[in-house]
Amino acid sequence: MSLRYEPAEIEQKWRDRWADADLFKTLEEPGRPKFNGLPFFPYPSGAGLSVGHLRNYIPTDVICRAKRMQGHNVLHAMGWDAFGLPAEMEAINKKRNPRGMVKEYAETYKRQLSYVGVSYDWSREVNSSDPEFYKWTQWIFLLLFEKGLAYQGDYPANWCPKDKTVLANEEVEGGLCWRCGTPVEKKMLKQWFFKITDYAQRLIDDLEAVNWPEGIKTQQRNWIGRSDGSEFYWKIDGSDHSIKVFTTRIDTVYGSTFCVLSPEHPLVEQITTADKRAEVAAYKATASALSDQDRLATTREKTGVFIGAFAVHPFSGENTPVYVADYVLMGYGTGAIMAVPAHDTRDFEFAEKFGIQIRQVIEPADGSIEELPFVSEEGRLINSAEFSGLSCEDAQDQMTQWVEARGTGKGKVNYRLRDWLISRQRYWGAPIPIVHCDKCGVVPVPESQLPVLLPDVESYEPGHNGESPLADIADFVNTTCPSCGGDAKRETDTMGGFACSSWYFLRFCDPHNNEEAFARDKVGYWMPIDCYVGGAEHAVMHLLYARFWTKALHDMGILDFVEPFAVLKNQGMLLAPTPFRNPNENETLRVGEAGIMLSYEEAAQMPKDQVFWRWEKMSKSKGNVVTPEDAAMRYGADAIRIYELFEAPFEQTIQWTEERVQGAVRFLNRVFRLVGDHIPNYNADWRSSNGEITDDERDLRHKLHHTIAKVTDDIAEFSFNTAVASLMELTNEMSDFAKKNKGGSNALDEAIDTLILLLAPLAPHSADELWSKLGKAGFTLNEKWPQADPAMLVRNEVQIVVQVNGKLRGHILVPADMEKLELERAALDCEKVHSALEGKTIRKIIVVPGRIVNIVAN
RNA sequence: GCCGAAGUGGCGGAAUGGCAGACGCGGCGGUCUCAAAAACCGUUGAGGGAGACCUCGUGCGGGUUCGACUCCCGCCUUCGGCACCA
Repeated sequence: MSLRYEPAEIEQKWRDRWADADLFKTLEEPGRPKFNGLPFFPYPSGAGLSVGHLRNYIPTDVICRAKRMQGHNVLHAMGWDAFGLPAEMEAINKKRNPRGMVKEYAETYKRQLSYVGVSYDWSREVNSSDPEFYKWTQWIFLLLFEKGLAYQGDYPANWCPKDKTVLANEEVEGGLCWRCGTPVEKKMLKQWFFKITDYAQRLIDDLEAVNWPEGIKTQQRNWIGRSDGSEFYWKIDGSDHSIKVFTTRIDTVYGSTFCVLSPEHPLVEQITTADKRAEVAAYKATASALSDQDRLATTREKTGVFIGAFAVHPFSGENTPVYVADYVLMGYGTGAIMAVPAHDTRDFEFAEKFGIQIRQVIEPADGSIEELPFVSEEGRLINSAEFSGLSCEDAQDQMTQWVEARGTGKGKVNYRLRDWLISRQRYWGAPIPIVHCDKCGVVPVPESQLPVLLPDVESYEPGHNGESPLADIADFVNTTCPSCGGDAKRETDTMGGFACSSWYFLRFCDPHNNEEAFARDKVGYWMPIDCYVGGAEHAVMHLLYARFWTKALHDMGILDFVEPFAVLKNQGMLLAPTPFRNPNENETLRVGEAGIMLSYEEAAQMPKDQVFWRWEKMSKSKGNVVTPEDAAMRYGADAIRIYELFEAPFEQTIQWTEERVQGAVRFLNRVFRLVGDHIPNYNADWRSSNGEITDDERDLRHKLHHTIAKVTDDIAEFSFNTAVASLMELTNEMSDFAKKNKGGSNALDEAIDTLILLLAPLAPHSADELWSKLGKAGFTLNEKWPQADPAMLVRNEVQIVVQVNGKLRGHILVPADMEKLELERAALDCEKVHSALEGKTIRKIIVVPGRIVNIVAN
């Protein structure tokens, strides 16, 4: 029977059968280990999915399918990160209601995902904008509020004037709004925060316990930004005020020749001398007019003003001038620094410009004269009174003790992490469940009144003066105080989208619970997640927030674990060829742009030499998107799966190359042909063989069991490209065997069954089709995963490599258990070894049994 | 500047310190065909040789080792992230 891979005829058929059989329903059978595999839940955008997104969903599906066959209860669920700014902006642009829009987009995503046969248990689908879901987001908010982990405070918040909302620090990239790229302004606003800073140290420490890519861990550590240093006071000469400074380099204190206050520092007003007031006020005005983007530009020349005051050096007693300068930030440390121009680049630049003394107090260990500033901690102190001669490290300890003993300072750990700003002045989010009452103040909405429903409105565009559009809806705003029953007003800010994604993975464990957010035993069973898969762009935001919520819920006794994601994997991107042309003289390019993007149609019509191609991420705006349905139609779902798995290691960026997709089609065709051609000779009862086997059969079995072991390991380690490669090798070897051994063979029967099962997680439609062609009922997903037989892995004859002076000179085929001495003798018998040793004396022979003999001679 | 990842044929990539280039794409030659496509068979790192074979070869320079793509030291390049955080 001649078979071919005919995706159009088999794939939809099998997807229908899987659905009819409810095949992907989550099993919770006792006695089985559990496996919770989850891709980051997506925001369903109107652009739909591209084959690029599948680089996440296909591998997660492969591992979940394999675990299921390996006897696990598998949780593999999907839902929609539907709340948040992206959805709302899209709704505004399209003049649609976000509720209906998001529902429709989610349906599209679901359909697109189904085209590649992904095995989700859709009965667990969740949507974060559904009241059933956000009721519990609000419930968690209230828990955090009760524990003092959610609070309202005045803060110079990051304000995006285009999106008309505040942003969390994590959402500001280089002073620009992460969504629209508008420079962010500082605006004094009353905002809601989560006290993530309470967890800074634990968020660092617990990274040790998770299996995540090292780069992501480092990014989190850097974001939290622990620095160990000292905090101590400098008294203002002739005043009762003192400046508190933080430094990590107290060892350089004798080199401090001035102090700097941030323009926002409250002491500036109080200690500026009368003659300097006008100048300082002018400087402060200029500084506050700068956007963050400008202020943080490292290339900018240092600016600042002497404020007329002097601070007394706590060690030497000298008077040092105090400046105000915008390179010191109010938001970090104490907003004031001791400046050490000799050993800090920024202080050095400032001192050079303002003609301030530069005093070297650290000398490199080897005493060589370095150019200043010398910022390394590898050195010894000089010009530092009794501390001279100490290493930097020792000096840091002793000097900190020195200030501690005098009660003017202490050792101090600072973190760069700030509290997580959660309130948004936008419509499309979970309302913050708080009521403001003139009498009772800030009152939480009682759990019985949850959810605080987001009202359906005609107009939901952002309000004015930094207020949410909800503030205009009287019916929503006016309420009664849950505490005293009097008139009160609802909080009108909503929560940013990251609130939803900080706990949705818990809801998947118990998605339709009407009584509580989740049953403890269900979360206890399924969590933590055994494999969390998504893009590295969430390295900081989502992953940090979700870890924080998990720890907070743990501390409240609601969860039994402190880390939600035991294993994290980042998939590589998929790039598509994208046409550009060079601009004419009267067209300008944005920074970083190499040309003007073209559509494929435009590119086809232009002369070839005017078009150049670059690899770009697939996106609707670039017009280079290949959708899952297009690709599945043209090549087949299994071919797409095999292609994306095989093209490169999972975490690596790949380039969409259609010839190589064709390669995947060819591979599947070879498998179909192999199986089809064998059907007339196939014996399903191959296990009851009589035990007599030929050498060829022994070789085939060896290869087969070796492949079982390899594919099993590779899938577990996300090394899908080598898993596919070894299945290709096996297929090739089986084809050769079939050609040589016409007629039936138990070894080939066994190999055929096993090949199909090993292929099943990777190419499930094809596997089920072939399985049924062999006359078998049911689905491969319900079959047992093949086991490598250790007896089949050992060989009684092995090939040994023979080297002379490390160079390959020959091979010998010997019994696997041959002794070292015999191996040496066998190696020396090789003809090529003879000629290579001509005129040389043997000095040494290295024998690694089972591998190599290396003869050292000269 | 700091942190992270990575540099291997024409291309994507493979290799517990032990035969570099598995597997695939592309190329070349062939079979089939009126022809083409598809499929199949062979071949394909570079240089040399009629040939069996020989020499070189994993970004660069050193080192450790019987043996290095792999480990160590010093550079270079690319990509990703952070960046006036004291």
